[in-house]
Amino acid sequence: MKFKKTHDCGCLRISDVGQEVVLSGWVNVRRDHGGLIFVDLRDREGITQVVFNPQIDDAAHIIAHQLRSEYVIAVKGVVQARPLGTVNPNLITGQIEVLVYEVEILNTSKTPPFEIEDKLDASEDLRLRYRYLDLRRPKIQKNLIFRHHLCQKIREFLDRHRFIEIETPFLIKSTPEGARDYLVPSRVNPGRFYALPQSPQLFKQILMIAGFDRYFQIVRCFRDEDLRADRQPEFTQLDIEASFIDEEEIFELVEGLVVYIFREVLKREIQRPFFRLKYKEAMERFGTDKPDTRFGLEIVDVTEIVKESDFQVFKRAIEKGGQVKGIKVSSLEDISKGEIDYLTSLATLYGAKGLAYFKVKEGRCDSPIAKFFDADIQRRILDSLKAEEGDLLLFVADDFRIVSESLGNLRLHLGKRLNLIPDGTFEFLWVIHHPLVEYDEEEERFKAMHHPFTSPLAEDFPSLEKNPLEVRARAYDLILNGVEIGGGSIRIHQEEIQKQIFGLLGISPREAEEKFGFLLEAFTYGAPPHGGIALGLDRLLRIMLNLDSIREVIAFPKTQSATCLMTGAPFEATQQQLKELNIRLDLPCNGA
RNA sequence: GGGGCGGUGGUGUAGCUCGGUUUAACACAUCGGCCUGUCACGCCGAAGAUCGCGGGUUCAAAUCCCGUCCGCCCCGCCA
Repeated sequence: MKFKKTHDCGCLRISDVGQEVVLSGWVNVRRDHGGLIFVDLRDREGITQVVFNPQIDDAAHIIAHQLRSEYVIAVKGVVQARPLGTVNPNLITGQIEVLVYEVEILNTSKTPPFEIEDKLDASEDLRLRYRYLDLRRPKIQKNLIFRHHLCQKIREFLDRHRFIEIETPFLIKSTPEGARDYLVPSRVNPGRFYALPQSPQLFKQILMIAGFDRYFQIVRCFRDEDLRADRQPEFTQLDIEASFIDEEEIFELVEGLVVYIFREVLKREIQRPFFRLKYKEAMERFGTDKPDTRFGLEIVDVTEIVKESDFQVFKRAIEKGGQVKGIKVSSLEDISKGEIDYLTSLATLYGAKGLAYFKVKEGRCDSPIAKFFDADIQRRILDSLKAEEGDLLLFVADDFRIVSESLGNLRLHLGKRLNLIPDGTFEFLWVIHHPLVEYDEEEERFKAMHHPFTSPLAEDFPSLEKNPLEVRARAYDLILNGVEIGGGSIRIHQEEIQKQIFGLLGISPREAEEKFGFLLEAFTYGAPPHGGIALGLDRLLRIMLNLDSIREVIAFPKTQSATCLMTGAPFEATQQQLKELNIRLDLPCNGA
């Protein structure tokens, strides 16, 4: 390099006119006028127009002829105000330009497979294959820089609240329950494996026992499950745990953190305190444990009303212990048959056997099935849903889970379809008091809904033996705009209760000893009461930046089939590697 | 494991439903020429695609059928 850069490409202003500067960056675009040549020079801070004039320096002008997109260059020149009428209001540096008298080509570039600009014109697989080029796009750079600022502010806030960041190991012991683990073979211990952590759960509890009474970590977690737009096999959590703390203090802390980061990084004020909704109420009103409360369309129970109707579908569902619920959609009476069919297919996707509908016309229910409901029942249905002329009513009859899930998802679909969801708003919500356990039909046993270390609610403790499904947990999820961005609980810190829960979950004392013996033992050495929470950083960022996928806030994300298109991971291990690890492959082969 | 959408010059798309007037079209990018105030530069010209891959139907396949691979969205899964 003949000269060192003195400024970034986004910082020069009209007040810098007259200065000699050196800029380095990538050629965004070259505009050759035969005489004058303009180059938009780009670095991560912005774009500055540099001008080559043959009358100023012929040699530089000749070199400028060779410049192509994405060449890396350094230019030395003088900042000048742009001539009248040539100011570009679309650039922050648009009032000035750099008149170049010396240029050095630091590197050439092949023509990139797609243009480096914010307007997306490349498919996602191409972007991932050439991620280093994709990452040059200002929009993606902005996302990652935003992510950096967010982490800075999180650390600042938690440090100020006396939290200590401690790293926990990645090569750990597999724990039962939860997601599928990624395994790493141990070379020095033939036949044995490490698991990559799904979260630092056990270690952060151990740190509480160790006396680090306020811990946090911005940490990678790994889960070997199928991917979604908001699920990657490796993702980042803000993991927090504290001792001598209860739910109220966790809410206080996390709400304070959220208000702080939104104010500092996004310049947005978030209202406190956040709404709180009990799990049961969330399920009943919104059909989900992570309701989007930015719009209405709440679910209404009409079981008691319609059980007296002549509609066999409803009656049978109720007789089998199920229920009938509905939602009201305003002014949709002119909905097409095709769209009703689509809504029905959506409901069946979540297990519903069908979708009943009424259109409200002249104070009555208009529907192929209306004849099964006498005038009094129709009136009571309309009353309970507060239905008015022109409304569309949709009903599902089935067990609680199917009714909730299908109507909950129908509600979400209609909210989007009818533009009921306000843009650019952030609605936080605590969902609390989840059931401690749920019943797993397949395995014929209770499973922890959160994780096996979650404390039951003290007042529900007596039901633990007789009626475990009724026991609520001291758990809480943080929901933002209908997305679960965090969850946690107050933990069990007494060995006896922990053993009792393991018993409930069908984990034998022997198995518990084998899997979590170290934790149970640690509990016997003075474990303080403690609890915590983990926030999904990628999801939080995705929503803060109003993006469709967490892949846009992760520098090197994986595809849906968990591969990296840039590096080709995962790879086929060599025979040598497998031999060292004492691993022999037994792959299913096609027809051989 | 299952359902849906997509794959056509370097890139993004049209063509596919009804097989043949298609010599596969358009835009951007690329290359060459001209151009001293452009910034979506402009003008003139050029090059560039056996239509993801394999098989089948047919006189004839980008187009129809079967299989397969890749990407995306979803169900299951994700304490």
